[in-house]
Amino acid sequence: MPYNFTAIEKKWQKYWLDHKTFAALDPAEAGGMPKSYVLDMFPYPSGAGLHMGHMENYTATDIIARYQRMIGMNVLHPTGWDAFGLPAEQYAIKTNRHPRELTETNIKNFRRQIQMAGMSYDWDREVDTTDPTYYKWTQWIFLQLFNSYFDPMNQKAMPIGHLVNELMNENYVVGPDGSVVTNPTQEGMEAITGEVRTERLWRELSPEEQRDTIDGQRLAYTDEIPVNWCPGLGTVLANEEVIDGKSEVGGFPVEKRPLRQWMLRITAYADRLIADLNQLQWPESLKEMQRNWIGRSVGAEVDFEVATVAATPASPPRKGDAGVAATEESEGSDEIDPITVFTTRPDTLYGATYMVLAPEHPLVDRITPAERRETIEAYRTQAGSKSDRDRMTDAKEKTGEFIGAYAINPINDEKIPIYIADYVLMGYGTGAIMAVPAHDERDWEFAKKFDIPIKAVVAPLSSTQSSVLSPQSSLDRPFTNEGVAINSPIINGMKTEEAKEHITAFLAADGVAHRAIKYKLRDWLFSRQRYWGEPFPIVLDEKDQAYAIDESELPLTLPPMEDFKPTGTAAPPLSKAKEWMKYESPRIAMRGLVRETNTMPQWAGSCWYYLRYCDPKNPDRFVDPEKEKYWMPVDLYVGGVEHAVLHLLYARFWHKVLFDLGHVSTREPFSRLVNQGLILGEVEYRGVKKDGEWIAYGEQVLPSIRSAIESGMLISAEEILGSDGCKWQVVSLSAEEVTKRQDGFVLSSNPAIRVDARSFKMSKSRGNVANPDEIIRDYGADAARLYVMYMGPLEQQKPWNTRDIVGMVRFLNAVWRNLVGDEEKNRVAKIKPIAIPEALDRQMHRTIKKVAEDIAALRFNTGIAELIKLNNEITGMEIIPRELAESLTLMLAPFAPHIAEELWLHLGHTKTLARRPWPTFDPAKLVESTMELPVQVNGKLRDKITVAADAEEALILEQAARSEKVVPWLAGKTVKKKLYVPKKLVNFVVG
RNA sequence: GCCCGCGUGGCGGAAAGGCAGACGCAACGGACUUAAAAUCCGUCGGUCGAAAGGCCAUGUGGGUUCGAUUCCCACCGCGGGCACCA
Repeated sequence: MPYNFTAIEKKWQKYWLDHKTFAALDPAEAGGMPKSYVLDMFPYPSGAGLHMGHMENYTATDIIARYQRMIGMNVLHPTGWDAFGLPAEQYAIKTNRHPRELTETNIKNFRRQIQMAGMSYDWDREVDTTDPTYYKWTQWIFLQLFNSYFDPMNQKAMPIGHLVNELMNENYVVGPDGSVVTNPTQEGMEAITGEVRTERLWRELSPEEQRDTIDGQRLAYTDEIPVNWCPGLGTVLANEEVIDGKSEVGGFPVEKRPLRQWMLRITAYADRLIADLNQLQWPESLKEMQRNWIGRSVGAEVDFEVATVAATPASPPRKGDAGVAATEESEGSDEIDPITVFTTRPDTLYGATYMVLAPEHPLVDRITPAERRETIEAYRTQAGSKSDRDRMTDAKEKTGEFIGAYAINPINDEKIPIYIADYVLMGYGTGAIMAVPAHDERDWEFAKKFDIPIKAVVAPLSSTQSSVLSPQSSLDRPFTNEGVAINSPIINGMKTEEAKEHITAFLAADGVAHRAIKYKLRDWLFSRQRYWGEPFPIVLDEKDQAYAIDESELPLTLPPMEDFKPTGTAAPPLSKAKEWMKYESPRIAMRGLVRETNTMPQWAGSCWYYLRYCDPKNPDRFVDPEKEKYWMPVDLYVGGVEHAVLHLLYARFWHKVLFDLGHVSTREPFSRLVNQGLILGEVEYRGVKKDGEWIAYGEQVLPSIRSAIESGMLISAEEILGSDGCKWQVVSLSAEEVTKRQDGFVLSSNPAIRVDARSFKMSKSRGNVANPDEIIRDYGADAARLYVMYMGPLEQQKPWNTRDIVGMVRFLNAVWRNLVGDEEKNRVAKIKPIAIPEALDRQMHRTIKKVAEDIAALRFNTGIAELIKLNNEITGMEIIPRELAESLTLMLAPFAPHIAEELWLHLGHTKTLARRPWPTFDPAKLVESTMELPVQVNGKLRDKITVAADAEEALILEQAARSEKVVPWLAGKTVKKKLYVPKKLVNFVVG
């Protein structure tokens, strides 16, 4: 009689909720208990409900949390809802419902599913990012960002007031581009003689300039820049949300469009975001993804003068094609600023044979001579109209145009032609490069196409002596590695590293170069033209100048709107809420102020939710400092790898700002992070039939059919008339069919016949989605939990297989039978306080040790295997020793909590086992008095011997050599070496 | 193209450089049953052999080692990330 999981699971779920069994203790109540903060990436409550990935994620952390409570730790294990965002809003529009209502429905469903799976969350700490009492503090943190700046001296965020003080005290001055730098002379800039002063003092600025300077330094600022505009979604998107030129949500095309948007100055933290990765226990691959995304490159900026000589050939120079028509340089040539390029290889400067500007580069207009204007304009228009996607697909073929002007290489005064080409991006570096075709793949391709000279200036290390390349020597491909400088007078013979430094220093002395660090990371585009997000706590004047509203005015709630649809233009839906937009406050003595109508992106709420869990109901602060200090950092954070450069980067950034401002106590939020592996759909099999007969899947199959199978395209049941006149058919098989046919024609192990077996990502369209609701209904939450953990290592990708769950069901039933007995039999009589037989006792202690180790190391699959083994051992025993029954029950509890609670009750306990001590093992009981040793001859196993655990080596070797099966292998041979690895094995090396 | 991870039975997967295949699924044989389900006992990488036992096996080929699934090199295949970032 199997146990009734439906009733038992429901009963304990109610018990846990009613008794608040998993409530985390606040620091004041915790006494000496060690704390542990175990966190999941909280779900986005989509309409589809919980999926298997959630189950895997939450079960893993749940096991840890339950285990840690059982060993006496104070565990914070919360959940909540990341409920703002595009998908709900899109769905709301489609189904003509309100996102608020839809979100509430979805949350209810998620909560039900999570509780049904027996997760041990502290439900008193549930948070919802769309709840005004929550997003009040999201807005508050935004104000912190708005009211602070990144201080160049202290390299950290500081209140904006500090900046104003430093400027007023003239410790800082304002650069020509509006940047703030330290005052080069404390005594006053008048002291610098003979220099043209470009920096200005605070008091020299007009009130407007003062204001612009301050606003330009804020960590949250507005800027009108080309942004990712997605017409399909009616909003702009962050770089991180655009994949291959399409929106991550919905897959709509994205185009560049200049718009005034809110930006967060994440780039200020680029260095710290990279450096602090080292202190984190995160998967190496994920750290690498963040490093690549931030993309730090060290190099130099070098200034190239634009050639101002009158005689300038207007046509592109070609090899062996001397300057043609000389024309006058266009107007204003004497005032053209030098063009600054960024390079990571300043050591190749002598090899620069041309220069390239991005099509959007502001200097293009100034330096293009009249007769080239038309051509250049045409190219710019064409390049500008290309979507990012086209630009990517076109990357193979280089395009560009000669501008008609030349630059002077500062190292050798050579005149090099200037091109524009779209392979140089305005958004990175300076938007201009020096092109060294001999040592860069892209420049090489371009130079080949436009027939530009290629000059080698770096030689491979090994070949320096033998073959010094001459400028004319033809390479057959670019040499992009480091090596030794050649054909470069001032650095010849130097290794790349040294050459870089030397040449940069040399040019720096003349003020034409300096060391520079560039990042791929851009500032975070933080506003969206959508309704379902946090409103900005900002008001604007008629010039779009932004003012923060006061903390006391928070939360600024979303107006309830009937029509929240995107406007189809850059005007956000909130711009239709005319009444809501009106703003008046005695604090700001201005009229005509209106509210900012953009909203924050989905990521805002998830940037700090882990802090709110520490103190979820606090009405006065986003988190109480004492509680924050107690719980932070998160000790274990588990979630999918898809957030590698989104949530995980954004949250680290916010956290660092809050740290700088003294609001949190740790530099990093998540000290240990684990990515659970994707759960794929069930394996699909495909075989091939020819004229209705199964045939070998291999060389005999039509190539078109074979490639369709191998690329995973489903063409099952589709008949194809082959060129050979035969009917070909690809047939999908279930696992059962494949198994059945093992003795028949389609046999997976038969090398002549291959049945293609693959698994794919779960998707509705493929129909391979396993639904947690159904699995729990059919097999129980305990069995479902066990199965998702037993499938394989947590971090590994693995295919779902419903068939296998029955193994876990049988295991639980067996435990039940062993400890409770069959219905008809006397139930309690099975358990008696008798001594455990020695061998079984030893196994029990080993299991206790192993299971604890496995849980701590997140090796749940092998931990469960140990429990199954122990249970198998007691299967069939008439009487079960009480101690063993209790140990097994307690060890089972983190994995299968419902049945464990019920068994615990059955064993005569009246209270939950949630905080009952975990069984301890006795090290003395782990050792055996005798041990079995494998005996090898030349590394091959030949026999096993049993010896006393403390036997001497000599005795063991002697016994091994005498063992029955080993003797023949040693007979007539010389034993060259006798090896004894203590407690491991014996190996004889014979000749 | 570059970077990272992974290749072990029919399947999911175990193995601090030391007995390859723990544990589960499937399959097969048996017990119980009128029967089925459930349960219990047993077999279960390939190959040769009646058996004892031998030989071959952790993607492929080399290397280090007394000994390699594990470490090193090269190649092949799969999965993921990045992709004109100068």
